[in-house]
Amino acid sequence: MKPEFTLKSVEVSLTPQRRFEEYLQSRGMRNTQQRRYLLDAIYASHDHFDADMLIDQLPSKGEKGYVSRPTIYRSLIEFVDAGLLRRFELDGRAVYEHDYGYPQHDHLHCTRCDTLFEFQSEELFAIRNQVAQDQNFRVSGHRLIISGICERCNRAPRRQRRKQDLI
Amino acid sequence: MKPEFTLKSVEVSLTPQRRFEEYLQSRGMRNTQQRRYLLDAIYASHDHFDADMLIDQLPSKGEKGYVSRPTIYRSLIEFVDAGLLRRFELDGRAVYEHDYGYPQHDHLHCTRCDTLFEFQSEELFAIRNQVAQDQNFRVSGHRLIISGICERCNRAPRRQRRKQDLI
DNA sequence: ATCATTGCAAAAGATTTGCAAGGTC
DNA sequence: GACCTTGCAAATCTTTTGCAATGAT
Repeated sequence: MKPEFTLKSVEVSLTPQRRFEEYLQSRGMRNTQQRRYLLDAIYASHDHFDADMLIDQLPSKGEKGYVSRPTIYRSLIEFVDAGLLRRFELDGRAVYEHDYGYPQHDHLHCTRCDTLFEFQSEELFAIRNQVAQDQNFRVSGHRLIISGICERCNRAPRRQRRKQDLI
Repeated sequence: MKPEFTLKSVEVSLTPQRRFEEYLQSRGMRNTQQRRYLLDAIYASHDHFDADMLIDQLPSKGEKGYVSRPTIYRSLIEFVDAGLLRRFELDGRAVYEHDYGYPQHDHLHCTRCDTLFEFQSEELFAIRNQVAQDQNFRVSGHRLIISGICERCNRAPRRQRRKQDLI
């Protein structure tokens, strides 16, 4: 799924899979089938997703490629730690998106169709840094979510959530 | 508890309690003891709080002023709906703050002592509105949280979380 | 062979709900 | 008295954990 509009790209030297292998090696962790299945599923598209969407995307119990729920939760934590995914909270659940090789950005959240739209703003970073400096605060990151109704839902007031989000 | 630094104030014509009474009347809802106990507790300070902090602040079961957990959760939803409280998510739990008579603002979150610091920025609103306009997005609100380490924790690297947040 | 990892089952934490009893208008 | 609310208990939902079996190095 393509992003909703163009973002500046970022230089990347390794594939996410390769980078994760290095992360594993550096920590004495193991490159298991489950971790590979999960990375493949995650990088099969560019959508935002939560644990349940990832589970639905994977084969069912008994089939090849199945990964149990606890392992999925454990792996998501590892992927975030490895810098492959960013995590944030939306309506009380954890949502993930690609991080490695993907630029920092913020979101517009349509509360009607539940779609997340991305945007980048230099000015936002400038404000963030200025505010932090004023309070002698050492910034590690930020999260901005603008809520409202997207253009599509504005045009079609009674439309259901978008097909792509029902996966 | 005073805010961490000065915010522009907002004109208010009614006390929160009065405003909530009007809200109740307009909906055929009832002004119960529990709702009054909760509002009194909430307006006894100006801190950010979650459901558990509110429960801890109230009398225990059997004592006068006790309110059960389900009622607290139900009431918090009503207070948000009535415009008395704003709600947001932090580390997976719901956090509330005063809304009525209190200006819109955003937060710096110290991940060491877990304190929330408030700030206001006109420029942030301008950016928000511009981004939304560019995407034909109808804004209903936004939430920005800047994460990092606050000045106090920076000066005292090993300090525990602030006393005021242990309540 | 060692020791990290998995899947299962169960636990945990936060929040929500059905419902009978009680309180407010 | 009508009917909104409450408190209890139990359910839900998401995520986490203990542990024995399995798998990677």
